[in-house]
Amino acid sequence: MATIKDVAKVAGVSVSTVSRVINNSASVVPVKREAVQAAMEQLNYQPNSLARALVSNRSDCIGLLVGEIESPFFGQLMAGVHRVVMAAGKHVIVTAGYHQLEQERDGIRFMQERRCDALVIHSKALPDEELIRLLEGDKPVFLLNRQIPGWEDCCIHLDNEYGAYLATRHLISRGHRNIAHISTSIAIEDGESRLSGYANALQEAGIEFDEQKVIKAYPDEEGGGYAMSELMARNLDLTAVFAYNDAMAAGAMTMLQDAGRLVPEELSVVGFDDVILARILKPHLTTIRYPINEMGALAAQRVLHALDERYKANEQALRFTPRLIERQSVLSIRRQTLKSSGQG
Amino acid sequence: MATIKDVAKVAGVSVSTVSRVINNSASVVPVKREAVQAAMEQLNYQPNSLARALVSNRSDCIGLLVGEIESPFFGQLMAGVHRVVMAAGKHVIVTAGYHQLEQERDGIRFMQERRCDALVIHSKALPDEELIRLLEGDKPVFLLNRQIPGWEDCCIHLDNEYGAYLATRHLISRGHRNIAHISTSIAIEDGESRLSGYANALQEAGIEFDEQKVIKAYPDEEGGGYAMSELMARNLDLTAVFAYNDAMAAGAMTMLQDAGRLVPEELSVVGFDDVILARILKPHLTTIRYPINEMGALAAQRVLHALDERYKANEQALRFTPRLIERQSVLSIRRQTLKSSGQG
DNA sequence: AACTCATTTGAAAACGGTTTCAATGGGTAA
DNA sequence: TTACCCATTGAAACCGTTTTCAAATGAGTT
Repeated sequence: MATIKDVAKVAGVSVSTVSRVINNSASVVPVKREAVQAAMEQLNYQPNSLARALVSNRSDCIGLLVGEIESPFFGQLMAGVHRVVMAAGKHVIVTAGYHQLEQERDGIRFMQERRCDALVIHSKALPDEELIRLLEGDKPVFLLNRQIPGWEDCCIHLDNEYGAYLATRHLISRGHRNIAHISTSIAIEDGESRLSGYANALQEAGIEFDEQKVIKAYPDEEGGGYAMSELMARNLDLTAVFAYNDAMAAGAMTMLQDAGRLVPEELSVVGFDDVILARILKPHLTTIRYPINEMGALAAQRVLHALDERYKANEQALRFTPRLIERQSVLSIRRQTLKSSGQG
Repeated sequence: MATIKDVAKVAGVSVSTVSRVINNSASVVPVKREAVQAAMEQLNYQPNSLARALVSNRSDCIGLLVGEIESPFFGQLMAGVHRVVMAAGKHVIVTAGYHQLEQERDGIRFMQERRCDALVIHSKALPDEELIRLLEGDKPVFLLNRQIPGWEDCCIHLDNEYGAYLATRHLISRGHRNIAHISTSIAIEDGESRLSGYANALQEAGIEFDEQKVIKAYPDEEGGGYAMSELMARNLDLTAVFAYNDAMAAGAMTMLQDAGRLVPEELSVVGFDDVILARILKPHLTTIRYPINEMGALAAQRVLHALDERYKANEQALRFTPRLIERQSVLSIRRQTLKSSGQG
């Protein structure tokens, strides 16, 4: 592979001159500039970015740690970051932590060793202290979906509590009073926030919170199905369910349908996240939109700005507000007739 | 950020010794080894992989070019490659070409500039010659879903024709004789292959190929819906449809259902790819499994082996055979009650 | 002709590692 | 005792760039 020296030799100039042509960093007399360009062309020269980064201390790379590579949710996150970073002429290096402490740590170490100029991190496993150590470092870092006390300026997150409140309030406004919540069994802040939002909405409407109506399961389709069957077995006369996420809602819906129950005629369902699944399910799932794509894009803009003032700052707030997406999985019911007809 | 010199100074040894400890490349007397380790710990030393790669000419990075970051299909591909490469203690650098010539070229250039040790490439836009130039280079390269004459040893692909044949034959074996094919409007090898497979199966069963029953559209849900409505307008007495991919099948199914038609009672549908969508759709979609995850994993194993004989070769064939996944979207019909000799 | 000053250029010093090579010193065999 | 070998070590060269610095050139002024 050709090096800058080869180019210099062929063009009959010094390496300094070649470097100047490459980076357009100082004036070079036209005849030499052209000779250099011709030589680069001829040798199919590609600058070694490692050497360049080594000396200039800039790699033009933004590191991104996600939970998983293959999930639609993180797919959107990656795409959001990617889009912004590419537009700035820089590149993204992605690592995945698979929700494991050790792997998340590994991913971050990898990005640091590669000397990424800045980091965007979605971590649920790493403890606050470790992230703070990162934030205190000399490179820009933004955290997604974490709230670290004292470091709010670097944390981009969604108001989960409000989202759950919205979902539950929507069900209440449609006449439902007997609403279950399928929560996550993973000890994660989101889970608690969404549970609170659910509880708040109930309280606001004067509906008693009933522990029986909250059930935790692993936050995927299977978990949702399991939770739903468990709820059905409890004979609670439910008319609606609010699930921790779309996958659980999907599992719950499938379970209901397989048991011969109609959604939403017999039971209304609301999810959370608004991943592609929600638009495919029959009936289409009413859910809470999680703008993870935009959040990733914002994170990218913020780190780029921190890196170089020339990238315009995005003044958008770091706290995102979720939005209700109404589709087909919620039915309006009249309260009074509920028990008699059950048909809404 | 601490450098190897800082560590050497703190430990009271030379940089060579520190390097030896880091790489375990030569024996170091225990007392010094421990001093070095203590110093690294104390300074929170992280080797600069750029410098290391520069001199050793190995970056421990595998470059991966995909079509899109956020699609489930490529998500699986990335995950397959990622898994294998991580297990080998190396890392993946992902770029996306978004099916655009220029962006694909850019992505490859980026990976070359970063001096990736090897490349795994899924490209549909780059011309053969350009890929051949890559293959001729000194680094291992594997191509996914391309067949370049003379370079079959580096091409991992799926037998699309056989997959389409399987899908069509399945419909025929279930008694269908009036089968449409929704094809892709994008000029892509896959499209032609799948069309041939469809035609072959028909011919084998003595069913006449009818151009009227083939329609092309953009290969997404919307295109599938459009194609289906077009087919319905033609009044062809269809009993089954084989779609280019799951997304088009989904679009077609939705279109049918919205028009009050029952799937599979009135029309059977078969897709292609077996992405997550197929398992979510109601009815669950019968489709052809595209083992892109395994194909990515194989590509990764092959490049790792090419890089270093120590990684065991995966002797799996480079041509993958698709498989029929039976779900709920195909109904068995009795052909003509009179002629029928049984349940095909 | 002598001087200033701006432009263009190349030599050389980084950047942070790995690796080669020669030096050192202790142990062992003769 | 001497010679030899092996393990351990540090100095220095190198990887492919960028960047600093000083030199060379030449035009414009006096």
